[in-house]
Amino acid sequence: MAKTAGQREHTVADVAREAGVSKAQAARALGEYGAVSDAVRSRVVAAAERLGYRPNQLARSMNTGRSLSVGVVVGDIENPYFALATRGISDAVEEHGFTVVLSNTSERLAAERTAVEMLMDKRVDGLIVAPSTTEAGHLDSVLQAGRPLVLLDRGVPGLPVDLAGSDVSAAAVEAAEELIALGHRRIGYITTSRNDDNRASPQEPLSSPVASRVAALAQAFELNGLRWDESLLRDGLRGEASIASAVDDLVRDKATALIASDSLIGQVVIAALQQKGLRIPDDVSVLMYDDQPWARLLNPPITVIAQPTYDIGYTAGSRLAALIQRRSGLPPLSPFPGRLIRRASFGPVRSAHTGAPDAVEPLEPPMQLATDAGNSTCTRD
Amino acid sequence: MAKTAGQREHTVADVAREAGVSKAQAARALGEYGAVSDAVRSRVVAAAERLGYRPNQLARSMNTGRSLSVGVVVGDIENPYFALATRGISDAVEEHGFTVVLSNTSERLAAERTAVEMLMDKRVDGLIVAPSTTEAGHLDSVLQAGRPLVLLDRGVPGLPVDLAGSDVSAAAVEAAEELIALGHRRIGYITTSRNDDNRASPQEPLSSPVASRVAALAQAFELNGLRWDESLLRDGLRGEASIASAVDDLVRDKATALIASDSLIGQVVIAALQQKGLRIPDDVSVLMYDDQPWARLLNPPITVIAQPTYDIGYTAGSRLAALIQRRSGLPPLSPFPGRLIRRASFGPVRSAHTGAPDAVEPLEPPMQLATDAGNSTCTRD
DNA sequence: CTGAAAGCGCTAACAA
DNA sequence: TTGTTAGCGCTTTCAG
Repeated sequence: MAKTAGQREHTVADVAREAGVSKAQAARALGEYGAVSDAVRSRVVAAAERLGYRPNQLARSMNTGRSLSVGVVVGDIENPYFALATRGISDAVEEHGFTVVLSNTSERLAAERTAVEMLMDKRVDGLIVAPSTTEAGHLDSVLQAGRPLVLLDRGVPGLPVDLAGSDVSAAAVEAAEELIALGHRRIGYITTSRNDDNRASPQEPLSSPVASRVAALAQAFELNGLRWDESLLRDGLRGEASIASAVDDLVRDKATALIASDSLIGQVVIAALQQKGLRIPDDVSVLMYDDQPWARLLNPPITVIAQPTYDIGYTAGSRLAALIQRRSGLPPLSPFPGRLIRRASFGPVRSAHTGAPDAVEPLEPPMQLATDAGNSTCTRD
Repeated sequence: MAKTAGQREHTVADVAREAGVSKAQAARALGEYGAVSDAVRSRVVAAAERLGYRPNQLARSMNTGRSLSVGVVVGDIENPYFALATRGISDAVEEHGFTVVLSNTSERLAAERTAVEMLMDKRVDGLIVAPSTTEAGHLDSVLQAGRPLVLLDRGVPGLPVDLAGSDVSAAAVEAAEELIALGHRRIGYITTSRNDDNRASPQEPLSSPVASRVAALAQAFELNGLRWDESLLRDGLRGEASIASAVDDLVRDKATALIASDSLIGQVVIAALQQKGLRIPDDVSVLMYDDQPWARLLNPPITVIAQPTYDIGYTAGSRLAALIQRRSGLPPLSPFPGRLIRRASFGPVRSAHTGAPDAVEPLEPPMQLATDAGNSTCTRD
């Protein structure tokens, strides 16, 4: 009964023999290309069925030059942002018959380089990468090799490729202005990324999320005739301990509001605050990037800047598929606007009458079960 | 300056010519196999460098029969459990030089079958799958083909393969007994999976997580001379709406405690409870599987059964690598024990004097920043 | 140690 | 429509 495992796999040649046709005809029937008579096709298909034949994609890829797979290089699949984006990518590319080869870089450039190289060697048909820095050498050579590339979440100055991401600047300015109106003057920004704002020219849009978000923060201060204290930026943080101690530092340094650059950081920030017995928003106001479902479960629910993460991933995937299929005349990808979702983690600065809290826009309606899917309504004018 | 993109990639033949040696020697030097003199090796390496040569892994895989990639088939990479497990898998297999090809099934059997087939066709060297059902046909043929297979999270009755997962039964019984001691008699269990307990023989361990967890629940009742009302099981739930309405149902049906089978469900359950204005634990006690960092951020923090998810993934990856390398005499994988983390979402049943709440074990110590990494200390005896 | 030649399993020309 | 013959880029005999 138990078939001897590991028996040599059948090849087109076997099927051809079994069906009594030439290898080429069998291959054509199996691969669904070329011209094959119905009679032959059915004989071949039947023979293949009988033998349990399965085509060898490797061999197929070798002569077609198409591996039907795309590489996805992210900082960390464990990060909900990347997990969700990857799901979007996966759904999109699978619709076009591609599979996803995944690589984690832990946000390290060296790992990213290695990953890109491996994927290129594996001859993936295209690449989606969330660059961990603005270093572009390895990405440049992807382009040189003529392999389609789409950037995810973060752009790279001077690299002329599609970027699927969001533009949170309007929402960021909006949020910062509300904090300022509430009397906050010392706002801390906490992030894992390094702020390496080395765009080629000043005109070029800020591509690094850190840079653009920090810029938005600064801009909000300027709009109010104030100046943001850059010493309140904590970047390049790795590990919970360093994030927690950054929170400590900032609070000791009189920060009255904290901005977490993603939900992983947000978690730690909130935990650190709770641990220190500081209350949100009474003692410290909090803004978090990425709207994770749990943000509205907390007490108080956390005000966030949401990005349509799944859609961003899906867009990246679709665009990559289009590029691989050499479709031309594709319009540039426009960033999804980020959206400020007001909940209850903003409050006036204590013992500060710096400005009577203006009537801000109303909070998010009571509670919805559906996740805030899809189209953002950014209230920019 | 701008190199004409898309120029034909260099092959070993090119490198050989450039180095003035035979193709075979060049290949040996580049592929690091066979015997090559230092002189030749360095000439070849230099030539390769000069030409920017990159080996074609597809071609390499074709004749070695090893693709250096493993397939990972999960229900949904968006689920934090799978995201983290995948990270573990990825880290483990990369140490052995493998890359991960990822597939999402949305917990649908058809998608799972297709995914497994594609991966087999792509000649992955091994497979890790989190089976969405106990259907084993497609997995069986993986084995038949002699390709190593490791199961993740869920077992399949009658399929003799390694399973990397955890055994939560002790913790589950423990939790249920505490609920019972608090007076709870109607405990609802909410899950996405289907409860298809079709193990071959009664002796066989329960492999489906649903079945084993439900069994643990029932066992706890029996230990107390009671019987769990099976009508309080809500399985096969898809989508937030159906989960929320299951919560509605259960509460209306006098459930005083709710168990969420994973954190995705937990989120929705808690949101639904909040929406209905029901308080945890005053009105409803809550237990959640999987310890997500946010669980301890809530008010009250949620009592959970934690699994070392990363380790589970890492174990799966390591074992798969070992199997691919035909290492033998490997001990069977033992499940990681689940661990009950007491927080504050359990409370006595209101207006019920069914049993004076025993002195239960103390709550988790104040608050730790480090995630509960690694080794579980299950208090089973 | 080195080189020539023969494949891996399939697709792609080219005739017939 | 079919079959024959070459390859894809690499590894692997097998002589030398």
